[in-house]
Order: sequence, then C-alpha cells, then structure tokens
Amino acid sequence: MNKSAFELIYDVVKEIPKGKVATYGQVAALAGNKNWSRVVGYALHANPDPEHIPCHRVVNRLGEVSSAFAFGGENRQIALLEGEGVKLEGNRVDLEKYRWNAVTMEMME
DNA sequence: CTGGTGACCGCTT
DNA sequence: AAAGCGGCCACCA
Repeated sequence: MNKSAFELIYDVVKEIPKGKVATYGQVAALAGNKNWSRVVGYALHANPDPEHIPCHRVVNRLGEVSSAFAFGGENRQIALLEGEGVKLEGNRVDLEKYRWNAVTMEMME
C-alpha cells in the first residue's frame, strides 16, 4: 500500500526536532517531491494530530509564519516557537540558524 | 460526480 | 530586474 502524500508529510513534520524549524519546500522535498509544497500546506491545515504534528515549526521559504496558522492566534505560533528556543524576528525566523538541516544534510551526503 | 481552492515553490517570459 | 503562472495532493460545495 502506498502511503498517501499526507502520511509522508506528517512523518517528516513529526521528525522535526525541538528548537528547529522546517520549510514547506524542505518538508515537501523530504516527502518525495518539492511540488508537494502546496500539499504540505494543506496537510498541516488538516492537521489531524496537532499533538504529534508541530505545524508551528513549519514555516514558508522565507521563514515567515503564515497568518492562516491562527489556530489560536497567529502570535500563538510565535509564542510556541519561542518556547522551543527559536527566536523570531517579528513573524520571521533565522533560517540560517534554526532551519532544520538535520535531514537535509543526509540528503547532501 | 465535477469544479474549485488552498498555510507553497520554482520556473518562464 | 520583476511579475505572472503552473504544478502536485486532498478536501469542500
């Protein structure tokens, strides 16, 4: 049985370590296809398991947090990230520092 | 059942 | 250089 794109995306997002943030394109690429960037957004939107799917750790290519996250207040996501130890520049994070390079490095291997 | 959209990214013109 | 458009998946009406 082939796992649905969502399953792969969720799996990748769940793999995001604490204090790190991943980008939609990054997750999509790890999921299998960069073109799934949109699917990633929708997958997180569905967010069937917010307890294991830290959608607040997923940001766009610019490191900005989407306004649509407002699942309890857009500031909510920022607060969560700060709680993880990720400093935010307004609604933006330092991808250079917090970008989840863990798996990315494996790809580069 | 079909059409349209969506928390995006990359390429083309 | 900038802007616009397409593309993949799944859900909603």
